[in-house]
Amino acid sequence: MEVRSKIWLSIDGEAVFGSGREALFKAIDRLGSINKAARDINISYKKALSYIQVMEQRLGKKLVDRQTGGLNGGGASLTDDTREFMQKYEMLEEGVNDMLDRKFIEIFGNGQDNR
Amino acid sequence: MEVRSKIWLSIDGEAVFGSGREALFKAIDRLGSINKAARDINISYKKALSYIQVMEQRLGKKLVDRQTGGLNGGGASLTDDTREFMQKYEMLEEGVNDMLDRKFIEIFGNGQDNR
DNA sequence: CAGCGTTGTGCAAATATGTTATAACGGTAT
DNA sequence: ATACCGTTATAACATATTTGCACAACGCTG
Repeated sequence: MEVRSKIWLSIDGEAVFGSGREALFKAIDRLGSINKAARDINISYKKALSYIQVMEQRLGKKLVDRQTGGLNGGGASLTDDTREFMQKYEMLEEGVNDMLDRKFIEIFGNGQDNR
Repeated sequence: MEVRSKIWLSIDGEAVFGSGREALFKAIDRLGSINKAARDINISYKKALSYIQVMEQRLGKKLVDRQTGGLNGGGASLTDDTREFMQKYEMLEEGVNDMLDRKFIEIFGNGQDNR
């Protein structure tokens, strides 16, 4: 048995950023394309686009520059706002997992007798 | 914008306990019935039962004693294993939200300029 | 100016979730 | 005895949500 956790940011109770979106943004940054990024992290293109659109609307900021047509058919890249956002999110997440793992072993023990 | 979190326990990657199940168990303990408990926390009876069944199967333990027929038509009550489990889970959860709130303000500031 | 791979959208299919109906059960009051 | 009651549990059905596929528009490239 293991402990797992998820941290996300929301506005008016609606999620705008979490580990799923972070993975998407990282993949976009690496691959330069929403399409390739979505395939890389095993979500549909539609879902990826929806993530971006909802978040941009809720934050009122452009997060992913998209270009249709052109070199390589187009592509996508992150704005500076997005990179800053991701950095802050990582700071927030940092330490929480380690703390939880320590607490888990402290409370449940690290044996396999809990299943 | 606010930070939110969720902690859960899983076995082989499949969730077996989290805040949803905890709320259900507390309601069962209070109301003595899966049916009433499910209505109380606004989930379907089917989902409530599924929570219990999956968790019992994965843990290999009886978590909720169920009686069909009899006084008041039957009912449900928690086993000692379940109470112990809930107690440990609460210990695990304790402090995490406060720590996150502090970190959030520290990183994002408490102003309203992040939306 | 045709070709390429992308963004973005519409529609059908599939999957997940929620709702309702119903049977079996066993104390209780009649 | 026996009808009644509210529960557990399952099945059948209905509704939401997600996914898959097709396709148009785009703009650089050869």
